[in-house]
Amino acid sequence: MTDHGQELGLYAISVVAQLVGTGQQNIRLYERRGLLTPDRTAGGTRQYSDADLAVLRRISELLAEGLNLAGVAKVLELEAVNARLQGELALLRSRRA
DNA sequence: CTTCTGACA
DNA sequence: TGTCAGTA
Repeated sequence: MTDHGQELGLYAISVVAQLVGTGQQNIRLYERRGLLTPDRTAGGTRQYSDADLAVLRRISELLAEGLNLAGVAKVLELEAVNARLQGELALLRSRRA
């Protein structure tokens, strides 16, 4: 079996831009606005994980729904805490069982 | 690959 | 305001 679930692939900004269907400049703008924080190489090149790729796809959806970047940032922030809380709740349930 | 700048709707 | 093109 090869990799399942969280893949550990790293992509350059040119490939993620093509996968998501947007320009490289936009992705850099998203990062500047705090929507993303991809890893950087020692040389300063951005390396996008599959999690980052999923976030970028989410950003595209939200933008298409009419949100601006500030709204997208809020949604992503709330979704992040929601995911953390759900994980915490699941852990509490398993311990009580 | 990076940054910055300007034009467009 | 977000996107896109060109530049250094």
